[in-house]
Amino acid sequence: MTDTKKEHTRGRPRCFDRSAAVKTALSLFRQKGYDGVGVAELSQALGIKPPSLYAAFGNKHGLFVEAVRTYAAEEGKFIGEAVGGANSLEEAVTNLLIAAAEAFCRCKDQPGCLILDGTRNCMDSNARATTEEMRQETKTFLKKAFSRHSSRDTGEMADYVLIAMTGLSGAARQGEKREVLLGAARRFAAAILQEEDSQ
Amino acid sequence: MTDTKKEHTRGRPRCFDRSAAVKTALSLFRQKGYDGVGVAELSQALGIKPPSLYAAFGNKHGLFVEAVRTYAAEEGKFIGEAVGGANSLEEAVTNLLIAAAEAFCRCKDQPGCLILDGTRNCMDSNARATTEEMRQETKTFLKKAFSRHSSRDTGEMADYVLIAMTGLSGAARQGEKREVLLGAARRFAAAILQEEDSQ
DNA sequence: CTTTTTTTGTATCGGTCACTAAATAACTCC
DNA sequence: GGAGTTATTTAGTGACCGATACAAAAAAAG
Repeated sequence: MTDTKKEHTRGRPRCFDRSAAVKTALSLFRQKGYDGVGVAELSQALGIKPPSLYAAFGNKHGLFVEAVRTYAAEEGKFIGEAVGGANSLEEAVTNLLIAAAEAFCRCKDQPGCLILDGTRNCMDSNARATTEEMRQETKTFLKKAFSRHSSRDTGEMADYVLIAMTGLSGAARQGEKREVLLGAARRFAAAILQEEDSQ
Repeated sequence: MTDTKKEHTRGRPRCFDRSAAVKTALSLFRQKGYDGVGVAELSQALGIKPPSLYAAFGNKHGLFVEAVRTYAAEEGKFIGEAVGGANSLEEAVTNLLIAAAEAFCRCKDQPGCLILDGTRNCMDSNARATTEEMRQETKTFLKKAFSRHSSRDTGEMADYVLIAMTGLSGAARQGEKREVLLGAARRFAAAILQEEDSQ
Protein backbone atom coordinates (compact mmCIF):
# COMPACT_ATOMS: atom_id res chain seq x y z
CA MET A 1 0.00 0.00 0.00
CA THR A 2 2.81 2.40 0.82
CA ASP A 3 5.87 1.92 -1.37
CA THR A 4 6.57 -1.53 -2.71
CA LYS A 5 9.51 -0.34 -4.77
CA LYS A 6 11.55 2.63 -3.76
CA GLU A 7 12.09 4.55 -6.98
CA HIS A 8 15.04 6.43 -5.57
CA THR A 9 13.78 9.97 -5.78
CA ARG A 10 16.45 11.58 -3.70
CA GLY A 11 19.74 10.86 -2.05
CA ARG A 12 22.88 9.13 -3.24
CA PRO A 13 22.06 6.34 -5.68
CA ARG A 14 23.00 2.76 -4.87
CA CYS A 15 26.37 1.78 -6.31
CA PHE A 16 25.56 -1.91 -6.92
CA ASP A 17 22.92 -3.98 -8.70
CA ARG A 18 20.57 -5.10 -5.98
CA SER A 19 19.09 -8.11 -7.79
CA ALA A 20 22.51 -9.20 -9.01
CA ALA A 21 23.66 -9.04 -5.41
CA VAL A 22 20.80 -11.32 -4.40
CA LYS A 23 21.82 -13.81 -7.07
CA THR A 24 25.43 -13.75 -5.94
CA ALA A 25 24.35 -14.26 -2.34
CA LEU A 26 22.06 -17.09 -3.45
CA SER A 27 24.98 -18.85 -5.06
CA LEU A 28 27.00 -18.63 -1.86
CA PHE A 29 24.10 -19.78 0.32
CA ARG A 30 23.56 -22.75 -1.97
CA GLN A 31 27.21 -23.71 -1.74
CA LYS A 32 27.72 -23.40 2.00
CA GLY A 33 24.34 -23.07 3.69
CA TYR A 34 23.16 -20.15 5.78
CA ASP A 35 25.60 -20.51 8.64
CA GLY A 36 28.46 -21.31 6.31
CA VAL A 37 28.49 -17.89 4.69
CA GLY A 38 29.50 -14.83 6.69
CA VAL A 39 28.53 -11.23 6.20
CA ALA A 40 32.14 -10.36 5.45
CA GLU A 41 32.28 -13.02 2.72
CA LEU A 42 28.95 -11.90 1.30
CA SER A 43 30.05 -8.26 1.24
CA GLN A 44 33.30 -9.09 -0.50
CA ALA A 45 31.53 -11.23 -3.10
CA LEU A 46 29.10 -8.39 -3.70
CA GLY A 47 31.90 -5.84 -4.04
CA ILE A 48 30.57 -3.73 -1.21
CA LYS A 49 31.23 -3.12 2.46
CA PRO A 50 29.09 -4.59 5.27
CA PRO A 51 27.27 -1.30 6.02
CA SER A 52 26.02 -1.18 2.44
CA LEU A 53 24.69 -4.71 2.79
CA TYR A 54 22.86 -3.81 5.98
CA ALA A 55 21.49 -0.62 4.42
CA ALA A 56 20.10 -2.56 1.48
CA PHE A 57 18.83 -5.75 3.13
CA GLY A 58 18.50 -4.98 6.83
CA ASN A 59 20.59 -7.90 7.98
CA LYS A 60 22.00 -11.24 6.85
CA HIS A 61 18.62 -12.91 7.23
CA GLY A 62 16.92 -10.25 5.06
CA LEU A 63 19.34 -11.02 2.24
CA PHE A 64 18.75 -14.74 2.76
CA VAL A 65 14.98 -14.27 2.50
CA GLU A 66 15.36 -12.54 -0.88
CA ALA A 67 17.79 -15.21 -2.03
CA VAL A 68 15.35 -17.97 -1.04
CA ARG A 69 12.52 -16.22 -2.88
CA THR A 70 14.65 -15.92 -5.99
CA TYR A 71 15.64 -19.55 -5.67
CA ALA A 72 12.05 -20.71 -5.31
CA ALA A 73 10.93 -18.60 -8.26
CA GLU A 74 13.67 -19.77 -10.63
CA GLU A 75 15.10 -23.10 -9.51
CA GLY A 76 11.75 -24.28 -8.16
CA LYS A 77 9.91 -23.98 -11.44
CA PHE A 78 10.49 -27.64 -12.22
CA ILE A 79 8.06 -28.59 -9.46
CA GLY A 80 5.05 -26.94 -11.03
CA GLU A 81 6.10 -28.04 -14.49
CA ALA A 82 6.58 -31.69 -13.53
CA VAL A 83 3.29 -31.89 -11.68
CA GLY A 84 1.26 -29.68 -14.00
CA GLY A 85 2.03 -31.63 -17.15
CA ALA A 86 1.07 -34.98 -15.69
CA ASN A 87 -2.11 -36.91 -16.43
CA SER A 88 -2.04 -39.11 -13.34
CA LEU A 89 -0.78 -39.15 -9.81
CA GLU A 90 1.85 -41.72 -10.72
CA GLU A 91 3.07 -39.64 -13.63
CA ALA A 92 3.18 -36.51 -11.50
CA VAL A 93 5.27 -38.20 -8.80
CA THR A 94 7.58 -39.83 -11.33
CA ASN A 95 8.15 -36.62 -13.25
CA LEU A 96 8.72 -34.67 -10.06
CA LEU A 97 11.24 -37.02 -8.47
CA ILE A 98 13.25 -37.45 -11.65
CA ALA A 99 13.25 -33.70 -12.23
CA ALA A 100 14.36 -33.16 -8.65
CA ALA A 101 17.24 -35.60 -9.05
CA GLU A 102 18.31 -33.74 -12.18
CA ALA A 103 17.95 -30.32 -10.57
CA PHE A 104 19.84 -31.25 -7.41
CA CYS A 105 22.98 -32.26 -9.30
CA ARG A 106 22.84 -29.76 -12.17
CA CYS A 107 25.10 -27.15 -10.57
CA LYS A 108 27.96 -29.29 -9.38
CA ASP A 109 29.46 -26.60 -7.19
CA GLN A 110 26.21 -26.15 -5.29
CA PRO A 111 24.36 -29.48 -5.25
CA GLY A 112 21.16 -30.24 -3.40
CA CYS A 113 18.24 -28.06 -2.48
CA LEU A 114 18.54 -24.75 -0.64
CA ILE A 115 15.09 -25.13 0.87
CA LEU A 116 15.62 -28.67 2.13
CA ASP A 117 19.25 -28.45 3.19
CA GLY A 118 20.27 -24.79 3.34
CA THR A 119 19.52 -24.38 7.04
CA ARG A 120 20.17 -27.89 8.32
CA ASN A 121 22.00 -27.77 11.67
CA CYS A 122 21.57 -24.00 11.45
CA MET A 123 21.61 -22.04 14.69
CA ASP A 124 19.61 -19.07 13.36
CA SER A 125 15.95 -19.79 14.10
CA ASN A 126 14.78 -17.12 11.67
CA ALA A 127 16.68 -18.68 8.81
CA ARG A 128 15.31 -22.10 9.69
CA ALA A 129 11.80 -20.67 9.78
CA THR A 130 12.31 -19.15 6.34
CA THR A 131 13.17 -22.46 4.68
CA GLU A 132 10.62 -24.40 6.70
CA GLU A 133 7.88 -22.01 5.62
CA MET A 134 8.83 -22.60 1.99
CA ARG A 135 8.90 -26.33 2.56
CA GLN A 136 5.39 -26.26 4.00
CA GLU A 137 4.16 -24.19 1.07
CA THR A 138 5.62 -26.76 -1.29
CA LYS A 139 3.93 -29.56 0.64
CA THR A 140 0.58 -27.76 0.44
CA PHE A 141 1.06 -27.14 -3.27
CA LEU A 142 1.85 -30.79 -3.91
CA LYS A 143 -1.11 -31.96 -1.86
CA LYS A 144 -3.48 -29.83 -3.94
CA ALA A 145 -1.83 -30.76 -7.21
CA PHE A 146 -1.97 -34.47 -6.38
CA SER A 147 -5.62 -34.22 -5.42
CA ARG A 148 -6.46 -33.41 -9.05
CA HIS A 149 -5.50 -36.98 -9.91
CA SER A 150 -6.61 -38.96 -6.88
CA SER A 151 -9.17 -39.25 -4.15
CA ARG A 152 -6.61 -40.73 -1.80
CA ASP A 153 -5.04 -38.92 1.13
CA THR A 154 -2.73 -36.80 -0.97
CA GLY A 155 -1.25 -35.23 2.17
CA GLU A 156 0.68 -38.37 2.99
CA MET A 157 1.66 -38.62 -0.66
CA ALA A 158 3.08 -35.09 -0.48
CA ASP A 159 4.89 -36.09 2.71
CA TYR A 160 6.37 -39.10 0.96
CA VAL A 161 7.54 -37.11 -2.04
CA LEU A 162 9.14 -34.44 0.13
CA ILE A 163 10.95 -37.05 2.22
CA ALA A 164 12.20 -38.68 -0.98
CA MET A 165 13.35 -35.28 -2.24
CA THR A 166 15.08 -34.69 1.09
CA GLY A 167 17.00 -37.90 0.53
CA LEU A 168 17.94 -36.89 -3.00
CA SER A 169 19.07 -33.45 -1.86
CA GLY A 170 21.12 -34.84 0.99
CA ALA A 171 22.71 -37.44 -1.26
CA ALA A 172 23.51 -34.78 -3.85
CA ARG A 173 25.22 -32.72 -1.13
CA GLN A 174 27.25 -35.79 -0.21
CA GLY A 175 28.49 -35.88 -3.80
CA GLU A 176 26.45 -38.76 -5.18
CA LYS A 177 26.56 -38.86 -8.97
CA ARG A 178 23.67 -38.07 -11.28
CA GLU A 179 23.08 -41.70 -12.26
CA VAL A 180 22.83 -42.75 -8.62
CA LEU A 181 20.33 -39.99 -7.88
CA LEU A 182 18.28 -40.85 -10.93
CA GLY A 183 18.25 -44.53 -10.03
CA ALA A 184 16.99 -43.73 -6.56
CA ALA A 185 14.39 -41.30 -7.93
CA ARG A 186 13.04 -44.01 -10.24
CA ARG A 187 12.75 -46.44 -7.35
CA PHE A 188 11.05 -43.82 -5.19
CA ALA A 189 8.52 -43.35 -7.97
CA ALA A 190 8.14 -47.08 -8.53
CA ALA A 191 6.74 -47.43 -5.04
CA ILE A 192 3.82 -45.26 -6.13
CA LEU A 193 3.43 -46.83 -9.54
CA GLN A 194 2.62 -50.17 -7.94
CA GLU A 195 -0.12 -48.72 -5.76
CA GLU A 196 -3.29 -49.41 -7.69
CA ASP A 197 -6.04 -47.42 -5.99
CA SER A 198 -5.17 -44.24 -7.81
CA GLN A 199 -8.58 -42.96 -8.90
CA MET B 1 50.70 -52.48 19.47
CA THR B 2 51.91 -49.89 21.97
CA ASP B 3 49.26 -48.98 24.52
CA THR B 4 45.63 -49.21 23.53
CA LYS B 5 44.40 -48.34 27.01
CA LYS B 6 46.39 -46.21 29.40
CA GLU B 7 45.94 -47.88 32.73
CA HIS B 8 46.89 -44.73 34.63
CA THR B 9 49.93 -45.99 36.47
CA ARG B 10 51.21 -42.62 37.64
CA GLY B 11 50.20 -39.02 37.84
CA ARG B 12 47.04 -37.28 38.95
CA PRO B 13 43.99 -39.41 38.15
CA ARG B 14 41.31 -38.09 35.84
CA CYS B 15 38.50 -36.36 37.70
CA PHE B 16 35.71 -37.29 35.28
CA ASP B 17 34.35 -40.45 33.65
CA ARG B 18 35.80 -40.47 30.18
CA SER B 19 33.24 -42.74 28.55
CA ALA B 20 30.39 -40.90 30.28
CA ALA B 21 31.83 -37.69 28.87
CA VAL B 22 31.77 -39.19 25.38
CA LYS B 23 28.12 -40.12 25.84
CA THR B 24 27.24 -36.63 27.02
CA ALA B 25 29.08 -35.13 24.07
CA LEU B 26 27.33 -37.56 21.75
CA SER B 27 23.97 -36.35 22.99
CA LEU B 28 24.91 -32.74 22.29
CA PHE B 29 26.31 -33.54 18.84
CA ARG B 30 23.12 -35.42 17.99
CA GLN B 31 21.01 -32.45 19.05
CA LYS B 32 22.91 -29.66 17.34
CA GLY B 33 25.36 -31.16 14.89
CA TYR B 34 29.13 -30.73 14.97
CA ASP B 35 29.27 -27.01 14.28
CA GLY B 36 26.32 -26.31 16.55
CA VAL B 37 28.11 -27.40 19.71
CA GLY B 38 31.02 -25.37 21.04
CA VAL B 39 33.94 -26.47 23.14
CA ALA B 40 32.74 -24.19 25.95
CA GLU B 41 29.30 -25.81 25.88
CA LEU B 42 30.82 -29.28 25.77
CA SER B 43 33.11 -28.51 28.68
CA GLN B 44 30.28 -27.15 30.78
CA ALA B 45 28.09 -30.16 30.04
CA LEU B 46 30.96 -32.45 31.01
CA GLY B 47 31.58 -30.53 34.23
CA ILE B 48 35.15 -29.73 33.30
CA LYS B 49 37.18 -26.85 31.86
CA PRO B 50 38.27 -26.70 28.22
CA PRO B 51 41.92 -27.63 28.93
CA SER B 52 40.77 -30.88 30.53
CA LEU B 53 38.79 -31.67 27.41
CA TYR B 54 41.82 -31.02 25.24
CA ALA B 55 44.05 -33.08 27.52
CA ALA B 56 41.67 -36.03 27.28
CA PHE B 57 40.59 -35.90 23.63
CA GLY B 58 43.15 -33.75 21.81
CA ASN B 59 40.61 -31.39 20.30
CA LYS B 60 36.94 -31.03 19.49
CA HIS B 61 37.25 -33.34 16.53
CA GLY B 62 38.88 -36.04 18.67
CA LEU B 63 35.91 -36.02 21.00
CA PHE B 64 33.58 -36.11 18.00
CA VAL B 65 35.34 -39.16 16.60
CA GLU B 66 34.84 -41.06 19.84
CA ALA B 67 31.22 -39.93 20.01
CA VAL B 68 30.60 -41.12 16.45
CA ARG B 69 32.19 -44.49 17.23
CA THR B 70 30.01 -44.88 20.30
CA TYR B 71 26.99 -43.88 18.25
CA ALA B 72 27.75 -46.38 15.52
CA ALA B 73 28.38 -49.17 18.04
CA GLU B 74 25.19 -48.58 20.03
CA GLU B 75 22.61 -46.74 17.95
CA GLY B 76 23.73 -48.42 14.75
CA LYS B 77 23.12 -51.95 15.95
CA PHE B 78 19.70 -51.97 14.34
CA ILE B 79 21.32 -52.06 10.91
CA GLY B 80 23.05 -55.35 11.41
CA GLU B 81 20.07 -56.79 13.22
CA ALA B 82 17.55 -55.76 10.55
CA VAL B 83 19.67 -57.10 7.72
CA GLY B 84 21.06 -60.16 9.49
CA GLY B 85 17.69 -61.59 10.43
CA ALA B 86 16.24 -61.36 6.96
CA ASN B 87 15.70 -64.26 4.59
CA SER B 88 15.52 -62.23 1.41
CA LEU B 89 16.73 -58.97 -0.06
CA GLU B 90 13.22 -57.54 0.13
CA GLU B 91 12.87 -58.48 3.76
CA ALA B 92 16.28 -57.04 4.59
CA VAL B 93 15.45 -53.70 2.97
CA THR B 94 12.01 -53.54 4.54
CA ASN B 95 13.28 -54.37 8.02
CA LEU B 96 16.12 -51.90 7.67
CA LEU B 97 14.07 -48.92 6.49
CA ILE B 98 11.33 -49.42 9.06
CA ALA B 99 13.91 -49.84 11.81
CA ALA B 100 15.64 -46.67 10.62
CA ALA B 101 12.40 -44.72 10.73
CA GLU B 102 11.83 -45.92 14.27
CA ALA B 103 15.39 -45.18 15.35
CA PHE B 104 15.46 -41.69 13.86
CA CYS B 105 12.46 -40.51 15.86
CA ARG B 106 13.01 -42.49 19.07
CA CYS B 107 14.88 -39.75 20.94
CA LYS B 108 12.65 -36.78 20.30
CA ASP B 109 15.19 -34.22 21.48
CA GLN B 110 17.80 -35.50 19.06
CA PRO B 111 16.03 -36.86 15.98
CA GLY B 112 17.67 -38.08 12.82
CA CYS B 113 21.00 -39.76 12.23
CA LEU B 114 24.32 -38.36 13.45
CA ILE B 115 26.21 -40.03 10.61
CA LEU B 116 23.91 -38.80 7.86
CA ASP B 117 23.11 -35.32 9.19
CA GLY B 118 25.55 -34.46 11.96
CA THR B 119 28.02 -32.66 9.71
CA ARG B 120 25.70 -31.31 7.02
CA ASN B 121 26.71 -27.75 6.07
CA CYS B 122 29.66 -28.25 8.39
CA MET B 123 32.75 -26.15 7.82
CA ASP B 124 35.18 -28.56 9.48
CA SER B 125 36.50 -30.87 6.77
CA ASN B 126 37.81 -33.36 9.32
CA ALA B 127 34.41 -33.74 10.93
CA ARG B 128 32.79 -34.19 7.52
CA ALA B 129 35.39 -36.83 6.66
CA THR B 130 34.63 -38.67 9.89
CA THR B 131 30.91 -39.05 9.16
CA GLU B 132 31.48 -39.69 5.46
CA GLU B 133 33.90 -42.48 6.27
CA MET B 134 31.27 -44.10 8.49
CA ARG B 135 28.66 -43.66 5.78
CA GLN B 136 30.87 -45.41 3.25
CA GLU B 137 31.53 -48.25 5.68
CA THR B 138 27.79 -48.65 6.12
CA LYS B 139 27.29 -48.69 2.37
CA THR B 140 29.94 -51.37 1.98
CA PHE B 141 28.40 -53.40 4.77
CA LEU B 142 24.96 -53.21 3.19
CA LYS B 143 26.29 -54.13 -0.21
CA LYS B 144 27.87 -57.28 1.18
CA ALA B 145 24.86 -58.12 3.31
CA PHE B 146 22.49 -57.68 0.36
CA SER B 147 24.65 -59.87 -1.85
CA ARG B 148 23.83 -62.84 0.38
CA HIS B 149 20.28 -62.65 -0.94
CA SER B 150 20.72 -61.53 -4.52
CA SER B 151 22.88 -61.74 -7.58
CA ARG B 152 21.88 -58.26 -8.65
CA ASP B 153 24.09 -55.17 -8.40
CA THR B 154 23.70 -54.77 -4.66
CA GLY B 155 25.84 -51.64 -4.74
CA GLU B 156 23.07 -49.62 -6.27
CA MET B 157 20.65 -51.21 -3.83
CA ALA B 158 22.85 -50.02 -0.96
CA ASP B 159 22.93 -46.56 -2.57
CA TYR B 160 19.14 -46.54 -2.75
CA VAL B 161 18.70 -47.59 0.86
CA LEU B 162 21.17 -44.99 2.11
CA ILE B 163 19.46 -42.25 0.11
CA ALA B 164 16.12 -43.33 1.54
CA MET B 165 17.60 -43.29 5.03
CA THR B 166 19.00 -39.82 4.33
CA GLY B 167 15.47 -38.69 3.55
CA LEU B 168 14.12 -40.26 6.72
CA SER B 169 16.85 -38.68 8.82
CA GLY B 170 16.35 -35.26 7.29
CA ALA B 171 12.60 -35.47 7.73
CA ALA B 172 13.03 -36.55 11.34
CA ARG B 173 15.24 -33.52 11.92
CA GLN B 174 12.52 -31.36 10.42
CA GLY B 175 10.16 -32.72 13.06
CA GLU B 176 8.11 -35.15 11.00
CA LYS B 177 6.13 -37.50 13.19
CA ARG B 178 6.76 -41.20 13.63
CA GLU B 179 3.75 -42.25 11.56
CA VAL B 180 4.86 -40.10 8.65
CA LEU B 181 8.35 -41.54 8.75
CA LEU B 182 7.03 -45.09 8.96
CA GLY B 183 4.68 -44.50 6.05
CA ALA B 184 7.52 -43.23 3.92
CA ALA B 185 9.77 -46.13 4.99
CA ARG B 186 7.09 -48.64 3.93
CA ARG B 187 6.81 -46.97 0.53
CA PHE B 188 10.59 -46.88 0.13
CA ALA B 189 10.59 -50.63 0.81
CA ALA B 190 7.62 -51.26 -1.47
CA ALA B 191 9.67 -50.07 -4.42
CA ILE B 192 12.00 -53.02 -3.84
CA LEU B 193 9.26 -55.52 -3.07
CA GLN B 194 7.84 -55.10 -6.54
CA GLU B 195 11.15 -55.78 -8.25
CA GLU B 196 10.99 -59.46 -9.14
CA ASP B 197 14.48 -60.48 -10.22
CA SER B 198 15.69 -60.97 -6.70
CA GLN B 199 17.47 -64.32 -6.87
C1' DC C 1 24.27 28.15 -3.59
C1' DT C 2 22.07 25.54 0.84
C1' DT C 3 19.31 21.96 2.69
C1' DT C 4 17.73 17.34 2.81
C1' DT C 5 18.07 12.55 1.91
C1' DT C 6 20.34 8.31 1.10
C1' DT C 7 24.52 5.50 0.35
C1' DT C 8 29.09 5.03 1.00
C1' DG C 9 33.67 3.58 3.41
C1' DT C 10 36.42 3.59 7.81
C1' DA C 11 36.85 1.71 11.86
C1' DT C 12 35.10 -0.80 15.36
C1' DC C 13 31.77 -2.81 18.65
C1' DG C 14 30.82 -6.84 22.01
C1' DG C 15 30.46 -11.69 21.59
C1' DT C 16 31.88 -16.24 20.47
C1' DC C 17 35.01 -19.53 18.20
C1' DA C 18 38.69 -23.33 18.96
C1' DC C 19 42.59 -23.55 21.48
C1' DT C 20 46.63 -22.97 24.89
C1' DA C 21 50.64 -21.18 28.13
C1' DA C 22 51.53 -21.49 32.73
C1' DA C 23 50.95 -22.60 37.36
C1' DT C 24 48.99 -25.72 40.61
C1' DA C 25 47.09 -30.08 42.45
C1' DA C 26 47.07 -35.03 42.98
C1' DC C 27 48.81 -39.15 42.28
C1' DT C 28 52.96 -43.10 41.98
C1' DC C 29 57.66 -44.38 42.43
C1' DC C 30 61.92 -44.33 44.99
C1' DG D 1 60.14 -37.31 52.68
C1' DG D 2 61.42 -35.91 47.44
C1' DA D 3 61.18 -36.65 42.37
C1' DG D 4 58.55 -37.56 38.46
C1' DT D 5 54.19 -37.72 36.03
C1' DT D 6 49.67 -36.42 34.79
C1' DA D 7 45.34 -33.69 35.28
C1' DT D 8 43.59 -29.74 36.82
C1' DT D 9 42.45 -24.61 36.84
C1' DT D 10 43.03 -19.64 35.72
C1' DA D 11 43.42 -16.63 32.37
C1' DG D 12 43.96 -15.46 28.01
C1' DT D 13 45.30 -15.92 22.84
C1' DG D 14 44.10 -14.35 17.89
C1' DA D 15 40.46 -14.99 14.63
C1' DC D 16 36.05 -14.64 13.26
C1' DC D 17 30.93 -13.63 14.02
C1' DG D 18 26.86 -10.32 12.99
C1' DA D 19 26.03 -5.73 13.35
C1' DT D 20 26.96 -0.37 13.82
C1' DA D 21 28.45 4.69 14.94
C1' DC D 22 30.14 8.07 12.33
C1' DA D 23 31.28 11.14 8.79
C1' DA D 24 32.23 11.84 3.97
C1' DA D 25 30.10 11.51 -0.63
C1' DA D 26 26.52 11.91 -4.07
C1' DA D 27 22.25 12.74 -5.55
C1' DA D 28 17.47 15.75 -5.63
C1' DA D 29 14.77 19.73 -3.87
C1' DG D 30 14.31 24.55 -2.63
